[in-house]
Amino acid sequence: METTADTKCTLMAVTARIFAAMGWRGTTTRRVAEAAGVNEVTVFRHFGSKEVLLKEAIAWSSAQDQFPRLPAVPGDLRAELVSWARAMHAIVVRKRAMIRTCLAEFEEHPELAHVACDGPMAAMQDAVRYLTAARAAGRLTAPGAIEAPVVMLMDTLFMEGVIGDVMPECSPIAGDQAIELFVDVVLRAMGATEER
Amino acid sequence: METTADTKCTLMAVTARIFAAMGWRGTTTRRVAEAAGVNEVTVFRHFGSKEVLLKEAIAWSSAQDQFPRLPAVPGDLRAELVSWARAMHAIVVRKRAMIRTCLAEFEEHPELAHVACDGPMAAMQDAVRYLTAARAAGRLTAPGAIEAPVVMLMDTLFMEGVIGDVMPECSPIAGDQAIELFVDVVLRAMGATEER
DNA sequence: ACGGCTAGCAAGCACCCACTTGCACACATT
DNA sequence: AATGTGTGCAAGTGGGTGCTTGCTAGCCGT
Repeated sequence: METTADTKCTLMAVTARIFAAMGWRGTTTRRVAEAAGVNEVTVFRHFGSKEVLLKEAIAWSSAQDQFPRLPAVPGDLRAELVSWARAMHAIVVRKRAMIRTCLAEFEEHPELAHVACDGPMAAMQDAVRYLTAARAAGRLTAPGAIEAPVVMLMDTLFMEGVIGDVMPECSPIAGDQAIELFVDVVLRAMGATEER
Repeated sequence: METTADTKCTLMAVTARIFAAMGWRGTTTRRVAEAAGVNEVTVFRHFGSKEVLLKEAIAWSSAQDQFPRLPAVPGDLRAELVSWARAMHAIVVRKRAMIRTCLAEFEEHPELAHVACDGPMAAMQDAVRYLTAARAAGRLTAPGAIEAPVVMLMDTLFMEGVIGDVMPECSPIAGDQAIELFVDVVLRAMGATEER
């Protein structure tokens, strides 16, 4: 017989996918079982209840993706930030349905907040650390909080990734070069000494 | 007997509120009827089906809020943009639950997209128009697309407004001055000639 | 060969869902 | 007085939902 890890893993993957598309209420144990090709009873034998199944599935899904890291010592600011932002944006795009659904479910299941928030938060602090180092090295001349432009970049990457498919006409900027433009805005706002 | 307009209006308001909090599946005709203090049958007599009820309620709700406009001729750039951004942010905050829910429901009900997208889009084009005029007047010196910083500002106002309550620790910037900081980032990136 | 583990299947329980039907009551207009 | 309109109430239909129970069958290590 197949190992139990396989079944449990399949169930979590299927559950995460259905949850992303249909939300908490739409993720019925019958649908999960059918999509996973197992009996509905098996779902309850593994997880005990729908609530446990969903929470484990969401946590498992958010543990899958790993966020990009910026170099310890800033090199080519623009190139490194663009690459970082591209990776960030790619993650958001890949998980847009999950992000949208989690945002909506926070209202009824606020305990989901921290699982989905830890990764992006760490990434943002990484960017703050990176840019602080760059400014300490005299390569960013603008004064003021370094958090503001970082928050703006993160929010933009999230928003554009999340709404990209559902209302593509909402962004007047063509997709591929948009991220470079956003990074340029940030760098110019922070007084980058190297002009592109 | 009370006029029919009253009942229908109450039903739409109640439905919009419940939908924002519980989503499409969570908005049951029983719950709506109970919250509105009417019989469930009355709901069907007014709207015919749950689908019609929800679509009319959402459209009615999104027709309620009116978005800010920037002056036809740019005056004090920073003051006008801050005031505009504050008003924008206030709308998003007031309707955060509805926005989150709509974002999630787009997956299953894509026809909701344009009702919730028209307002913000018009506001963004207004901002582009305003800043283009300011640049034509020689008050913004940076070259490049004017859309990028506007998109970033819009995305930031949306994101911060939408996630503000659910993960307040996510924004490292204190609430009230954050918007001014964001506007300053935009202005500096665009090469505003007036320093604050 | 045997016990434990994992799974399938069939059936059922109590509840919620959207939606319908039939009847009665109060009011407003005519 | 008659009519129409908006509403309430009681009941019911067919289906979905979370979850349980009892029973069977295959695979595993011992």
